[in-house]
Amino acid sequence: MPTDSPITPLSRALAREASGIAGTATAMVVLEPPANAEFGDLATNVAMTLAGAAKRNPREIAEAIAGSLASADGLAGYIERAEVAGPGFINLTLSPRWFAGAARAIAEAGDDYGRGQADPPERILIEFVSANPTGPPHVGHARQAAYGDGVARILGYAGHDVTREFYVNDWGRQMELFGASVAARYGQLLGLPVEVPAEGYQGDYVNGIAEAMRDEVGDAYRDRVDPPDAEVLAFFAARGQALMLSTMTRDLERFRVRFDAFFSETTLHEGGAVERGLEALIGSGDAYEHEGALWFRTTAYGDEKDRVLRRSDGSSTYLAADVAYHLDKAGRGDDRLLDVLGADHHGYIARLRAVVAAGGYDPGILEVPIVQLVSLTEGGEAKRMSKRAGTLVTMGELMDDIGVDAARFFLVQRSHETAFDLDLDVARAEGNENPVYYVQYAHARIAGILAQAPGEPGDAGPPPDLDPSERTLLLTLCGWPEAVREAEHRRSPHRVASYLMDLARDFHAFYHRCRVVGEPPDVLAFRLHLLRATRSVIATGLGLIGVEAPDRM
RNA sequence: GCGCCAGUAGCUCAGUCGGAUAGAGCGUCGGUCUACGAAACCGAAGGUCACAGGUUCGAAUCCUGUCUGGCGCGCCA
Repeated sequence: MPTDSPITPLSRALAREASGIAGTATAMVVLEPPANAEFGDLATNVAMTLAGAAKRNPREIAEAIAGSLASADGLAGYIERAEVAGPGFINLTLSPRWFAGAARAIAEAGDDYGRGQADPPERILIEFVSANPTGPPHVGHARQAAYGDGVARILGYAGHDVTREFYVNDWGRQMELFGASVAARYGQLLGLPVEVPAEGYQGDYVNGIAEAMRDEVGDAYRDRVDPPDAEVLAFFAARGQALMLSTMTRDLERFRVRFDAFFSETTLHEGGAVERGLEALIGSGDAYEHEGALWFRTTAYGDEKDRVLRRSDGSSTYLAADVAYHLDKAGRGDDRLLDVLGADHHGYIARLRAVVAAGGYDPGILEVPIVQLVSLTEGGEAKRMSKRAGTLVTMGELMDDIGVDAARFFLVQRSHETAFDLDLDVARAEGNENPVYYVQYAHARIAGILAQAPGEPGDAGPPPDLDPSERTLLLTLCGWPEAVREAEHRRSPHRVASYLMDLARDFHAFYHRCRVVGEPPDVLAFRLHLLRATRSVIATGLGLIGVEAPDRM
């Protein structure tokens, strides 16, 4: 099954031919559409890259190569014109015969076009979102979810074996505070004069949790929440976080994100893994006592300063659990560990690397993509978000507001390395100003045409000539495998979104210039293949970023 | 002060393993529906790619320095 770009065979043939002529081997040949379509369909800088080694004038080499291409092995019949331009570029115009074959190949490959390019395929564990189950996921989590899941889908499509994991921070002081907050709200529901602790969770959603718990246990704890004893706090914390976690997973599933595993921090503490991790660090000399505390010598692995693992009061830090967690993960045998973190955690990277290295694993297996912050604008003004003021926009509210398709597309449209403002007015619009619909509309339009077109393209020969918009559209389709490869290598789903915008634009332009139904058999056959190929790539691409590809809108 | 990310059109951002005249969406202005979906298309206006040096046939892209913004720098998580 041909899953690579139809340009690749041309590129190989060109490299062979050029190397022969220049008398020196070439490693890389760039063969791609030129910036200006007037130059032709494809352009190559091969003569310029060979000029140095061959010690010859680039233009002279280019002329020689250009002159031989029409009869070259693997190129004959495909090259209509080859011209030398500028400092030594060779501009190629391809024949309708090549275009017809390429369109057909892509259409027939369908969903497999661009798939399975991983080299080599790896077993990859990707951890993302990983929030405290003490509040509903917000817009920042949504961005991390859209990013992490997009990366996971792309890696899987490329041929990697991917596992999605969510680390649940269900242990420690914040859980105690959460339990106390829920207990207080529960007491209030029963009419008791209990106050939520000052440092506790004040958000309205805590009431929802408390109501659910009252429905479960009635007034059984009426006499024990003011003040609450340790057992009561533990109960409210445990039940509260379970309810909160189910809310999160429900939101995430609605967002089309499913995890293969949820890993509880508490199990690390209760199962002794945290203690064993610290012992291991002490044993290997990576941890030491100082001023009553236990320190991790992360500076030995490039960190700015050493970090505390166990406080002088005997309690362990968050890092201690993360040591255990990452030793666990590294020990599972994956080729690669991806930790997707928010920008406010980037200072953690060196520590995590230190854990992996101290555990005796190659620290290179750990990758930590950082997702920058997202803010919202509405009516031209920044929407101030604050947890305290309760103005924080939740993931659920975002989905209610702009829909899942728009949310996923917008949140993944920009590089994860860039902080950006999501304009709610644009994202909310159901009309032509919304980029999501721009791509989806192209898909629906094609579905509409194909529904009216004859079932099979038939076996007609290539069309006599091509419209510029047909050339552009097909050449853009040829770029899909490369777009996937870039997205995979750079862990950048936004490249898929950008590509789809380009493809949709080229399709819409084609649509306005070329008819399909009712054309002569050769033209009809080519255009049907072009439509099928375009629809397939759009559907596949949208799928990789978790957006639906509707046949009607 | 140190570290990470960024600075590209009025706004939000692509493009950054060096390539020809730097792009898209939104916004503005002007055109296009009696043939497959106008949620679309075509055209126009809009740029010292933060600044200054350097590397070379060629720099938004690579190097050095400066300025500006976000985030971080805890025996918090």
